[in-house]
Amino acid sequence: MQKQYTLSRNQKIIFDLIDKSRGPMKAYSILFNVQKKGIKAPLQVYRALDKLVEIGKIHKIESRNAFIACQNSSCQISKATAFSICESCEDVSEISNTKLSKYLSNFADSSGMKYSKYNLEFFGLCKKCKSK
Amino acid sequence: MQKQYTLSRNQKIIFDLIDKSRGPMKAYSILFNVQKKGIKAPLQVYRALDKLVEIGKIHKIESRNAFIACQNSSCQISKATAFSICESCEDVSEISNTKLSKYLSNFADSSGMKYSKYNLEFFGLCKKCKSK
DNA sequence: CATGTAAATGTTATATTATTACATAGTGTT
DNA sequence: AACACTATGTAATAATATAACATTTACATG
Ligand SMILES: [Zn+2]
Ligand SMILES: [Zn+2]
Ligand SMILES: [Zn+2]
Ligand SMILES: [Zn+2]
Repeated sequence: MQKQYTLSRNQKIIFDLIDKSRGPMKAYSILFNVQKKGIKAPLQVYRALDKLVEIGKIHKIESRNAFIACQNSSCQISKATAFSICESCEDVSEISNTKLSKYLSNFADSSGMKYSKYNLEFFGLCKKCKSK
Repeated sequence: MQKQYTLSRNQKIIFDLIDKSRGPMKAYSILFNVQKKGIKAPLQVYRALDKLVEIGKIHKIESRNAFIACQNSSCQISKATAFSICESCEDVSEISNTKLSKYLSNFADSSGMKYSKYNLEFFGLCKKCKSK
């Protein structure tokens, strides 16, 4: 479960936009979409994005430089994220799989490194694109 | 095992630089370092990087926009990559763990999506930084 | 060896993504 | 009120990546 947190004005505007969007959104596309609400500069967008990522309301899809609303309240504050990405239509969804997240959260190798966080991105073709 | 491939001049210059480097390198740092060898424009670097990634000689660390030489000949042509990243010293190493790669390569969820590729990045503190 | 073709290179300009620096304003606590 | 903390506004700039176009090289095949 996510800790409750009151979003500020800009954070709310930007979260609502991402949350309503059908796919991941890029920062400058977000900027374009919120200019009518008074958010005029990239930094205003990036600051809100940083905070939203920090509190786990959104995630960054690193391979796409894009942001998506968290679809999975159990991914503890952005510390354990997994996504499936269609390389054809660029559809992205968050994977919610207890076995996978347990496996990765408990993963340890010989390096002696303690992992506190991971991000996994799977690529392939979604059902739709596969059947084309 | 990687298929043999003859690197072109620019590809070789850039691969050698990355391979000798102690950590991941960023594109413009690469550019700066190879200017004395006649590679003058970003595009020349990015083209070589694209090809090197494609043939599996290097990998991109997506969360860092940086490139590292493959340390693991068995990661089939960049289709299955895993890294550990120290959030303090930014040290990166490629994880070579058969169980992990099998687990992920065979991963399937209910979405009906067939995954042909994945990239996993673990974050934490390395041994050195942990003991500071 | 001539010809075709795919891959690589060179060059300029430009697009996209992200941060620095500094000033101001709101929010909640003591 | 005084303080600390978070958020906002604004301008400038840094860092990352691609588009477009001309030319050259590598190399297979007739
Ligand atoms: Zn999530
Ligand atoms: Zn698709
Ligand atoms: Zn590798
Ligand atoms: Zn470290």
